[in-house]
Amino acid sequence: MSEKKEKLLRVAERLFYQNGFHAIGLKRIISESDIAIMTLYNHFASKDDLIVEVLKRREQQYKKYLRRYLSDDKRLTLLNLAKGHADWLAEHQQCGCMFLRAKEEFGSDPDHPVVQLVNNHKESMVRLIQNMDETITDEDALQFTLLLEGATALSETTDPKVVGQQLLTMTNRVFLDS
Amino acid sequence: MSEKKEKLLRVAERLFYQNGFHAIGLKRIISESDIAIMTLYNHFASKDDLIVEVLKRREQQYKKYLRRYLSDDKRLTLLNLAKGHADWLAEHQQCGCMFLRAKEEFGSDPDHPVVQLVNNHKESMVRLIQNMDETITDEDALQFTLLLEGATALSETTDPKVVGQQLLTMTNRVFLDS
DNA sequence: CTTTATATAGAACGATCATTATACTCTCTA
DNA sequence: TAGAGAGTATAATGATCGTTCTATATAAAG
Repeated sequence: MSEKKEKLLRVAERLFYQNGFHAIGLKRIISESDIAIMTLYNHFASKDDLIVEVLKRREQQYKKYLRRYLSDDKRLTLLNLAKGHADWLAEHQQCGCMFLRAKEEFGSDPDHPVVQLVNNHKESMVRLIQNMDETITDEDALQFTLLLEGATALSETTDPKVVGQQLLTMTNRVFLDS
Repeated sequence: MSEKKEKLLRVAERLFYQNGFHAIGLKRIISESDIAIMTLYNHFASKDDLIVEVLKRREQQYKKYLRRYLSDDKRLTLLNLAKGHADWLAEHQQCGCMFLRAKEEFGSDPDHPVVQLVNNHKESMVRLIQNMDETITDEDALQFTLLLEGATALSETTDPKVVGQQLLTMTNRVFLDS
């Protein structure tokens, strides 16, 4: 991976996340990257392609981040996953779920690569939760996903550390209480 | 309120919600409204002003919708509020929370009227929950808000009726169990 | 009958958008 | 030393953006 390409992906991720995909033009991205426009088009076929690669990259980072929190006990696993998500929210900015935002901005076209990528990512997250433990029901996975999404959204208007604490409390209450 | 102005607000709300605020141009709005561009500018000072009025309108509609579900018992109240939110999700499209989306698209400028409107709306929702009953703690309100936001977000990738059912289940589990 | 308000169509504004073409400068390598 | 590969700068493309101007039409109210 070229050094320039990686810098483009890094800058684009930040700008897209903080401002939205339609709101940010390529000019702003290359300007803040100190990289020529032709270099961008040498690495990416189009703006849409850049967006897709930014999202692929973010998906990898998020899942890699979560994997560090997993253990093999169901209770600890769900709780650790919640802890991982809470820490992720606190570490990164608080502008919501980048994947849902991408789907929202391109959702009018269900065939758009961005939308398909987001759908696949969200499905894979539910599978990840289900596959952690055979005692986790479909209902469990759905409810836990609701908690994660809720924490992400709430972090847009409330201190992520506080939200993260509530996420852990609720995970305990919903899944681990007698 | 002029008939034309109302139609503009209705069409703009739908288009903005389904596509995003930056993705939709005024041309598309006036085209689908069958209303001249100068008529739009006769009723709204700018695109931003139109967006603000669309959000004000939606806030009124949402709160009016919720108010029909409220009762005076704490248990029933929180549960009814959840029921109201679930029905709202099922009735309207599934493109997330329009207010958070607006904040996300204009969030780079904290002084932007859209951002302030959204912040005020979200604060007012927490207050609405707290003021329903003096036994509702700040923590309760935060956790319940997390459930509402989670249900809204999850409805972007999962059938809102199923999500609404889970929202009710979790509201019971978190707030009403022994 | 005249005024006033409201809506219309259509062109024009300057700015910005994503994308492409052209031409130049490096640096490594064969 | 010749050539390839990668990056740069700049301009141009055609489209669309929000906004404004002009001029006209309609209809109610004085």
